[in-house]
Amino acid sequence: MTYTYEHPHPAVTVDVAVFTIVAGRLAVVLVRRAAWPHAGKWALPGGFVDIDESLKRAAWRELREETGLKAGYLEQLGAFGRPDRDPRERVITVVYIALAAADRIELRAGSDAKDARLFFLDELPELAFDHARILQLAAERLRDRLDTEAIARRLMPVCFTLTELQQACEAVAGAPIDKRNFRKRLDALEVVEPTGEERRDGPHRPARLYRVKR
Amino acid sequence: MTYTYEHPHPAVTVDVAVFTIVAGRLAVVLVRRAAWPHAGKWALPGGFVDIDESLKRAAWRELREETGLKAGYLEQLGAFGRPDRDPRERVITVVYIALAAADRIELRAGSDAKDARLFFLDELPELAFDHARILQLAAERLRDRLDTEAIARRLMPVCFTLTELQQACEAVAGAPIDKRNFRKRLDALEVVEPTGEERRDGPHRPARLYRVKR
DNA sequence: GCAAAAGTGTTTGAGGTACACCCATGC
DNA sequence: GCATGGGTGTACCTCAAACACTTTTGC
Repeated sequence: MTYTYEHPHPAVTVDVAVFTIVAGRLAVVLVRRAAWPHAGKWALPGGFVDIDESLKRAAWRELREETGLKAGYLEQLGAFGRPDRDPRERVITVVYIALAAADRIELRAGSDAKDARLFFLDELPELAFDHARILQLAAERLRDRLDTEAIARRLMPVCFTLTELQQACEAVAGAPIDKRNFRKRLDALEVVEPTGEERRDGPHRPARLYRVKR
Repeated sequence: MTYTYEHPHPAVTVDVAVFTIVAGRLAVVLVRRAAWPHAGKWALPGGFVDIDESLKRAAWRELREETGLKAGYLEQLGAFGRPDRDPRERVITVVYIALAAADRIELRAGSDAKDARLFFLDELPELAFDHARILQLAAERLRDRLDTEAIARRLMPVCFTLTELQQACEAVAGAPIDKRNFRKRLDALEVVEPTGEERRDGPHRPARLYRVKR
């Protein structure tokens, strides 16, 4: 089956940058490419948009296929379409940013047996296509737009300590935050509440566990 | 000449929302459609992306064709691609926002003799496709991102009064601003300077003219 | 007892907000 | 002289930033 047009048409893909927090650091899901071009390099999960499928729906499909996520936060970063970004044909990609708690991500090897894993954002491998540039812009977007509440709601697991939340905020902002100021502001925000539980994980005072308020 | 692919490909267009300030109000350039679909309705200027042309270059081309603008501010708003947004075929559009002083915009009738004119953003006519939704998102983007300096640099003519600049800021923000607070903040910003000239235009004290600092 | 992370308040400065009157002109 | 928009200063309040010590545990 072939499809014919009077004018040349580009191919359109969606790519998804799935961010999460691992060990207090920002991490992103990448898949290893098996085929040309850029075989062996790592890339954002993505694929072609079906002809009768919305862009967002295509992004959800890719997200689910690679990470098992069926709900959560997904927003468009933008369209990238330099004519030379893919040697096969003209490909315009629409990039989405997804946010999820690390414990909800179930990485799946794709149908073509490619690897999928999390990388720290500051320890990225060599990336295929223009994905390094795209991830740089995505990280800037997170820094500009994600506030403490969004981080607590979208990137943290159900239960977390205030230190973990602070580390997540520091990872997103890329700068250290004063502990007392952070907790004072968090208190005023009224977005988290203590669960009553504690976590003991070392030779020091146990940390109270918190959850996001409904 | 025809072009054939193994999988169906969508068409890709760029549309440009050109904003300016007219009489202290936000205005946008629209063109009247001559042909089906939505013949007679008004739409954002735009057109198909050439197969070897970047998205931004296509946006510049459309901008120049409709308004004569060759320089200025142009940023991507995002991609819009619901499958049913165009009845002809699957069309994904990448929308750009342009900002310009009203006195630099030279509206041109397109090659197919369509009308082009400025509309106040709060007095829009019926719009083609999903352009009403797109303009709503574009206006939100302006409200969120444009600060006083950006308005002075990108939307105002070379010479302007402080009242005109304040009206522009109020138009973008959609809310009234206190005159003394506005001028105090503007003074601290150090982005405008008096030209030394004045403008007399009515039965009242003349207004000092300002320009943006280099 | 000591190493390690958890938890806890006050002070200061900057910036934003509210608010009312005189000035220069055209008619 | 009066109607019209141009131009000016102060008081208050909120929020962000700087800053150090005590608490509780495991070993």
